[in-house]
Formats: sequence, C-alpha cells, structure tokens
Amino acid sequence: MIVLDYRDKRPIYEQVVDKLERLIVGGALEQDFKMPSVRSLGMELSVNPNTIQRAYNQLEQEGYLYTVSGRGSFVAPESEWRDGKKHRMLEEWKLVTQSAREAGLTREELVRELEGIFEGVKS
Amino acid sequence: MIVLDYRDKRPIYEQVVDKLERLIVGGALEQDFKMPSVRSLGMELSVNPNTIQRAYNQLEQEGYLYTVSGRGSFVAPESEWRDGKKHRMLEEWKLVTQSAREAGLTREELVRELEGIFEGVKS
DNA sequence: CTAAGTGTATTAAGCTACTTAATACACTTA
DNA sequence: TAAGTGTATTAAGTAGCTTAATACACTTAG
Repeated sequence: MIVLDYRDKRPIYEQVVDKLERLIVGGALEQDFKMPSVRSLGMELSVNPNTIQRAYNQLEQEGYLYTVSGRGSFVAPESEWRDGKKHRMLEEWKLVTQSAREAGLTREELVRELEGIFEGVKS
Repeated sequence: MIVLDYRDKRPIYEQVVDKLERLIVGGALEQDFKMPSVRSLGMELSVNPNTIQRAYNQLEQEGYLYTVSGRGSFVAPESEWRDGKKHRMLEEWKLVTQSAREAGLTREELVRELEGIFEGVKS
C-alpha cells in the first residue's frame, strides 16, 4: 500500500499520515474503502502497531478516516475533509509565497511556474 | 535583536536561524554588521551559548555570516546567499504549489492570491 | 457459542535529538 | 596583559519517537 523512506528525517507516523493522505486526496482510495488493520499494516511496514495507530488517529482527527468499533477504519467521504484540506493548503501556500517574494522571486517568475504546474489541467 | 516563541515546537537553534535569516534577507542587518557574540546573544535570549553557536554555524554554512577568528561573526555580502536562497525558495514554492493543486486549489484562485501578495510591490 | 480479528489503552524500556553546563584553547584587541 | 571572540569537548538532563508486551471490548465468520 505504501513504502517508507528511511532517508526521511520525520517520525514514521507522520510519514504514514502524509502518504495515506495523498492516496485519499488523490482518489486512489475510494470512500468507505476498508483500511488495513493497525496490526497488518504494522507487519507490512515492519513497524509497531502503536505507530500505525497514531497515524490513523491523526487521519481520523483530520477527517480522512472514520472508525467502526470492532470492524476497522474506513476512508471517510470527501465532504469530511475537502474544505479543511483546501483551507490548510491555501494558508500554507500564502506563507511560502510571501517568503518567496521576500527572497527576491518576482510575480512574473511565479506566474510562469504556476502555468507550468497547471499545464493541461482542467481546473 | 530577536524574540523567541515558546509555542514554536521547532528546536531553538532552528528558530534563531530562521529569525536571523529573515533579518538579513529583509535588509535589517547590513553587510559586515557585527553580530552579537554567542555568549551575549545567549544571555539575551536566556539560552546556552552552544545553542547560539549551532545557529551561527548553520547561518555561516548557508552563506549568511562569515567569521573572523578572535573578532566575531559578521553579516556576509548579499552575493554570498542571494542565489542559493532564491533557488531553495523556488523549489519549496513549487512543491507547495503542486500540493495546493492536488488539494483542489485552482489556477485562478492562486493567481488571485498572488496578485494580492504582490500588490503594490515593484518586482 | 467460540475463535479470530478489529480498535483502543496502558506501562515500561530504549533510542535519538535538543539543550544545558562546565571547561579549555587559540585568536584579536584595547 | 586582560578581556572578549569563536571553537571544541565531555557529561548530564529532557522530551519525543518507537518498540514491546499486555489487556479489554467489540464484531464477525464458523
């Protein structure tokens, strides 16, 4: 399902959150998809189940997963996380863009990069 | 000179690097300005001199400071850090923009924010 | 009903990074 | 010469991450 990057200096649970979040946002995991159990994903990644649980807890808190006691964790409907995700990303993007401006990047340079990133994407 | 934010979860030396870098990039500290000694800045921030030294070392590695043995640390000329800073910021900005696109932000939304951020700025 | 699988919680231990503390040394300057 | 500078080292404490070993309540397949 996912692969850990041992060169990444962030804690494992944070990496797991990041990668699963990308799978969900990217549409690779459909709504109501049953996530692997904390024990099985722990086995698969050679990581303690507690570490996976910590990742699942954070994903649930951010609206990406919901849990049914005794049954497992499942992918939440997009409506649960879409707005929050967009809002957080926009705030982060504004901060980085502000720093980019202060570092000397011009409006024209950034617009040009923007066009490249959105090239051929219906938005 | 700077103020620490105790709510910030990052290590102190990283905060010091970040704040001093902003002062230098923002032009608040001129070229060849003599930085406070690791001991005096440590006193001022109620922090160990070793922690300040660690921050100074990183700033020197990134080209923001230069050191004269026995005299002190000084702000390096802009030519030493400007290109590297611009390059690192552009790479970070591209990653965040890519993530923003994947989160559902549109080109039009981002261009609009961009105009706001660069409003009235000669670039 | 029973057993297996699920999330959840707790406690203890080890590891790493950050930080402090106490020195020490070589250098420059007043 | 004395004070101030960067630099280096060693030891200790703290906090966060991770592992390990359990335990409990729940659901589901048999």
